[in-house]
Amino acid sequence: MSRSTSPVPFVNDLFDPVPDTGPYREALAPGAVILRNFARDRVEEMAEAIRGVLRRAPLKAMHTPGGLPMTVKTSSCGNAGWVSDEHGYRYARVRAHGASEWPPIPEPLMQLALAAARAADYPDFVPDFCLINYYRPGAKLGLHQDKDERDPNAPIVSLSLGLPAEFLFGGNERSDKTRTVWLYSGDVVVWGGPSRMAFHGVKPVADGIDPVFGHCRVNLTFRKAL
DNA sequence: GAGTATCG
DNA sequence: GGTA
Repeated sequence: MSRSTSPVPFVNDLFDPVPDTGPYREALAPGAVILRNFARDRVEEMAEAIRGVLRRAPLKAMHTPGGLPMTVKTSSCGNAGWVSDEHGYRYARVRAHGASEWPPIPEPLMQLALAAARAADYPDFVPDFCLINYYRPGAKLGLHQDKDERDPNAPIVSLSLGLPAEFLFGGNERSDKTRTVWLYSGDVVVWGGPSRMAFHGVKPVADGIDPVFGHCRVNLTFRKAL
C-alpha cells in the first residue's frame, strides 16, 4: 500500500514489513503498461553495463532549442546519439569529429529491452538506440512527446533505475489530462500503439539514497530511432 | 520541440 | 493556452 503511493514507507512497515512482490503488470493507458519489478533482480547488472557505456560516452548537459539548459544529463548508445541544441532535437549517426563511434547497446540491456517488449505484447520490437537520462535530485523533464523516431509503430521501452520518481503520462495533446504514477528502481514502462505519441514527463526527483545508484535516478529509453 | 515567465 |  505505501509502496504504490509514496517512496516513504509508513513507520509501521519498519515493524511489520510488507513482503516484496515479484513482477506484475499494471495497465497505464491503451497500449501502455507498467511492468513492476521487471528488472529488480538485475539492477546491479544494469548498473555495470551503464557504467561501461558512460566511460565511452560521458553524460552531457544538453540545452533546449530555446537555449536553456536541461536539468537532466544525457548520453546515448546504439546506432546514434540523441542531440538537442539550437537547431532542435535529432539523432546523430556519427559523433563529433574526433570522437569514436557511439558505444553499442550492451547485451544485458538489449536482452532486457526485448524481454520487456515481449511481456508488454510488442514481440517484434528490436531497438537500435538507447537514451540514458541521468537525474540528480531536483532534476525533472517537462511534458513532451518522443516523436523524432522514424518508425511510429515501434513502442518505447523505459527502464527506471535508482531513486524513485513521479512519472506523468497524458494523451496525444499537451492539454490532455495526465496520470501520475511513482516509478521505482527495476520498473519498466512500455508505451506504443494508440499511446505511442502520448505526452509524458518526470516531476523533480526527491533526494534519497538508492542502494545501487546512490543519489541519482537513471532512466533508459529503448527506441527504434533510425 | 524535452525551459521558464508572464499575460489574458 | 498562447506568446516571448
